[in-house]
This record gives sequence, structure tokens and C-alpha cells, in this order.
Amino acid sequence: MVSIRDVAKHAGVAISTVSKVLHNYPNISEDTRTKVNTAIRELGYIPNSIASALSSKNSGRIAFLMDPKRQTQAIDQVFMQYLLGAIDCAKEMDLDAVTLFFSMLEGMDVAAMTRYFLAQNITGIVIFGMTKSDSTIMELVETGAFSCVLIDVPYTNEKTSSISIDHRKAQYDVARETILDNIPKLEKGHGPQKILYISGNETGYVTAPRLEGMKSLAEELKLDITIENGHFSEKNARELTLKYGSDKDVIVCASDLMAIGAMNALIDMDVFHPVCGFDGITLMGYVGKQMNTVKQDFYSIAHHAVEELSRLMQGETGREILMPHSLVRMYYKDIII
Amino acid sequence: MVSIRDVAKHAGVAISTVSKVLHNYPNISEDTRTKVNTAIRELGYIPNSIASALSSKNSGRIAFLMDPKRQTQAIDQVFMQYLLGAIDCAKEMDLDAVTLFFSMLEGMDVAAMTRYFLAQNITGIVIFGMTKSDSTIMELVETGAFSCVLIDVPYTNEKTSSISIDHRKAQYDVARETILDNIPKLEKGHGPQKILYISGNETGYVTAPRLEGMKSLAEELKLDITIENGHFSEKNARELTLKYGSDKDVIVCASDLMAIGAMNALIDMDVFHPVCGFDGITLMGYVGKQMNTVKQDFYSIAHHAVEELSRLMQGETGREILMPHSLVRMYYKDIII
DNA sequence: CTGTTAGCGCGTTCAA
DNA sequence: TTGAACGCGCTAACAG
Repeated sequence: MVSIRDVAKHAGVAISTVSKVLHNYPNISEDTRTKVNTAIRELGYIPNSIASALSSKNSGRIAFLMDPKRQTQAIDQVFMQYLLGAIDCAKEMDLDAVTLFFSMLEGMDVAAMTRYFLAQNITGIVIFGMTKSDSTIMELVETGAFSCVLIDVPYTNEKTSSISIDHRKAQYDVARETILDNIPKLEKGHGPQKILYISGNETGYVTAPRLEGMKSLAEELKLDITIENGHFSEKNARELTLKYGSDKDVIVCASDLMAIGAMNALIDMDVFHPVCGFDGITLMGYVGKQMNTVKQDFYSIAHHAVEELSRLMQGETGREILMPHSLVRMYYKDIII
Repeated sequence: MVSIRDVAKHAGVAISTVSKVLHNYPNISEDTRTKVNTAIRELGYIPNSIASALSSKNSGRIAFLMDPKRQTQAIDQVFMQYLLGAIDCAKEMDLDAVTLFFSMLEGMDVAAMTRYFLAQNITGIVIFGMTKSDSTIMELVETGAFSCVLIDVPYTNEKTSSISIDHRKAQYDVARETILDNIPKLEKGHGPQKILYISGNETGYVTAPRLEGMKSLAEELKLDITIENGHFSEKNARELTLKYGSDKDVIVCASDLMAIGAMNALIDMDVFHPVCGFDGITLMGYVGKQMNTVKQDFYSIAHHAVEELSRLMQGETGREILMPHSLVRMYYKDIII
């Protein structure tokens, strides 16, 4: 293995000079800089990130913390997209990244978690899929011991940024579009539209804003709205739809998975009402009907999250970032790959 | 951060003694061993894996190398299950693991890849989703510079093990079951059964064994078999089924995704013939019909892969490992979560 | 502008 | 059975 020492020798300079060139320090003559760079190229030198992490305080080592198990399998796609975006960005920014699951932290208190991360020289963490019941992890974030970026959790402090779409507006938008598509019915003297809103679990941070978005739309359009908690579960959404859905004009679901459940319930009942979802996962198409949904670009969100984390680790202060969302209509034919 | 030095001081012994206790060296008196262990517990000491990796040769650092992008999104589930199993096991075995994508290695030759891993003190690699076109990675494996475990690639050497199910037998089994379910038709004087086999891409290592399994079944049951290459694509399978499927008794697909394509083509043509798939992904259910498939436990495969890698890194020699598969029948109702 | 040096936390001889 | 001391590859003062 070729080390920094070899490069120094090859270039006829001191080790520290190589290090300085590597990190773009000022006060290096153009001459030695090129000398060192050619030596690096000739030897195919790659800095040892482990040694670097050990030696410096700002190791540039980060962790992706997620909880894929708690989710249904159908949601794997979301986490995979997160991971792809995050890991790609980490590589681009030359950050060492490890992927961790919530389950590994189970039973630890804040102090233990802190030691755990410190023992790996981790100084920054991106957290995907945290809910209100992950209180110890939230405590850890609050300590400010690590730079953190939270996905879909609206909390910030000096060392913590949050990043998400505007769930309130997104829910409003997709429900509005779906309902207005359906306006003709309304005009046939149908009275106020009857809506079934299947919300997510109350432990989810996105649940309240999405519900708010729906409520304000309901007020605006004077909708007759029934709100039920589907716990982000396809099965629950299915049952709720069987129970309350038959006489509704539109069914609005706070997730694609629940939208699938609702859609299938309607198919079983042999009625059809518009359904809309949230997330924009590919899976959608398989119900064989079309529906509107809020499309989030998880890859891009994760990519930005890592960029933001890097910013935090350089001493910038935490902030809230809103990403754009879009509305899409998914058909079966579209998703044929 | 509490270091080994603190533990040594707290226990009143030398640093090296603590290290020896940590690694279960012999020749440590029971007395000092407990003294050290209580000190560790009292201080909540966690060894710094970075320092350890730097200091020792056998760092215990491993990489998960996969290629999720090349796959269709619907396959994310498989990779997520792999990752879950692998990361869980790595944690259990106290191995530091990083997740890498093939794309990061693009353009590198073997020497560059070697340096790349060495620069991260990585000594073991688990590779998921490699195809015959990833020749440079295969070269890397062949050098024996790293301990490797290959998933679904039948290659072994001194430092490389392979792990997979028996694809030949699995394909045989699932096709056989699906066809025999259909035997009544045959007995109504229907002549030899007509089968459409939609195979995978020839760059896939699993394609040939699956095809073999199908061929030997065809011979055994004297089937009239048509073989087409679906390239593991839903769309291709759909088109092939539209073209060749209408007069077939059974359609056998080398992946679930292709089975979905085939199933949907049949639905469009308004005919129904049994279809079987391969993999056992949850997604299946959404076609709304039932079908047989080979279920692989990806989590478990990955878990075993990491165990095997650990074995290799301890100097054991490479070998081939076969995992069990099972046959399942998937219905829509089953997958409601 | 460049080189010398002291650690980072730990594993591992080699003496004691 | 234990401990002192060196080195892993690198960063970061500090001298020069």
C-alpha cells in the first residue's frame, strides 16, 4: 500500500507538504504543488481515510441512520432511493459513510449512543424515517453532539438541519386536483362533495401537516369530510374504505400504500371513486387504475441532505430546507419498464 | 471520549493488558481480566474501531458492493433485504461495514480498485448482483487480494466463497408444480403441454442454471417448449407473452417481474393461463391473480454471506454454499399487510 | 513557503 | 503474567 510517505519521498518533499497539497492549503508554491500532484498520480496514491479519520477531529465520517424494518416491505423502494442518493453524494463529497439501522441502537440511552458514534469517529448523521416514538434518538439530536440532518422531521438547532417537502401544501395540492377533476359530478346537483381522508399514524411527523393541508382544503371547498386513521397500513386503509368509502366521492390517502388498499377495496365493492396517494412509488401502478399522487424525489432529497450535513460539519448553522414536490398521475401502462 | 488508556488507568493495568482482555488473549489472570472488564463496564468504554483498523492488519472492515441502479426500481426490495441481512450480521459479528455501489468503481482497473479498498482498510467484500459484464470486478476477485463472498455467482477460490440457492433445481421445482397443477387439461386429450419460458438476460449468472432446470423438466415431461429471452424486463415479458403466449398452456418466467409482465399481457388478451415467477418479492401480489414462485430469503442469504466472509477473513478457504429455497403461492389477499 | 515533530487510539512485539 | 515502547498513516501546530 502506497502511503503519504512514499509520495513525499517520490516528490522530494516533506510529508506535511503532501498533506497540505491534498487539502488545498494555501502557501504552497505552484511548483511543489505540481510536483506533488504528479507524484500522487504516478504512484496512484489514495489517502487512507482511516488514518485520516483517526488523526483529525473532523473525520468526515458520517452515518446514515434509518429504520427500514418498521416499514412494510413495499416501502423498501423509498429507503433504497434515499440510500442511493445519500451514498452517491457522500462519495462525491469524499465523505466516509456507514449505514446504520435504528435497531442497532435499541436499548441504548443517549450517552451510550454518543459513545457508539464517537467510537467510530462519526461526526455527522443523516436520519431517515424517524417517528415521534424514537425519543432517544431525538434526544441525541438535541444534545448537539453531532451534526444532524433530519428527513421529514421539522426540528432544527445549531447543529441540526431538517429537510423535507412541504407536506401541508403537497397534500392540499393533490387532494385539490383530484377533487376538482371530479367537479362535474358536483355540478349535477350533487351537493357538497363527500371525502374520506385516510390519514397516517400520529407518531409520524408528516401526519399532522398532511392532515392540516387536507383540512384547509376541506374548508375552502366546503367539503363533507370524514377523517380516519389508517396507520400507514394498506390493510387498514382497505378496511376503512370498505366501511366508509362506498358513498364517498373521493378518497384521499396520506400514502401510496394506503391508496392501494383503498383502491382495491373499491374494486372489491365494484364501485369506482377517485383515489389519490402520496409518495409516488412505482408500486402504485399495479392496481391497474389511474390515480394522482404526490411525487417526492427521494434520491434528490437524500442527496441534498448529505450536502447539508457537510455544510453543518464545516460549522454552518442548522436550518430548515424545503424541497419541491410534484403531482403525477400514474397509470398501469406508465410503469411498464 | 473514553479511550483504552482511561480503562487501563481505571483498572490499574497497562494499556496492552486491556487490549489483550478485549481480544481474549490467553495468559491473562482471571483476576486482572475481571478487573479490566469491570473498568470497561464502569466507563462505558467502546473500542475505537478506526484506531483499531489502522493499527492492526486484519481490520475487520468489510464492504457491501452492489448495483441497485442497474435494476428496475421494483427490485429495490431485494437489495434492501440483502442490505438488512448483511448489516445486521455485520453488527452482530462486530464488523465495520460500508455500502458501496458498482457505479463508484466505474472506470477503475483492478489496480485502482485494489488501492481504493486498501485506502479504506477494507479486507473483505460481499458482492450482490454481479453479472458477467462486470469483468473488472471479477478480475479483482480472482486476484485473491481480498476475501470475497459472491451472491449467485458460482466462482470460488482460496479467498472467495459463493453463496446462492440451487437455481437449476428451483426453476425445475416451480415450473413442475405449476405445470402439474395444470395436468387435468393435459388429460383431456390436450396433447403435450405447450410452455413459454421467458428467460433472463444472458449476462446474468443465474440465467443459465434456471434455463437448464427448465430444459430438463421439459425433457422429462415431454413438453413443447418455446424459449424466449425477456432480459429480466417486465416490458419484454409482456411483449413476448402478447406475441407467443396466447396458445400456451403455462408461462414460466425466470423472475417475478417478468411474471407480472406476462400476467398482465394475459389479462389484456383476456385469456388466463398459469404463470410462475421467481424470487418471491411482495410486489407480485398486485397483479391480482395467484401464481407460484420460488421464494428466496434474501435477508438470510446476506446474513450467511457475512458470516462466511468472516470465516474467510480468519484464514479459512473459500467454498460453495447452497441455501434452501421454497415454493410459495401468492395471492392478492396474502400480501395485504 | 517548507520541514520537523508530536500525537490520534490501538495492536503487537519484546523485556521484565 | 504484565508492561513499556514502537508504529499504523495521517493531521496540525510550530519552527525554520
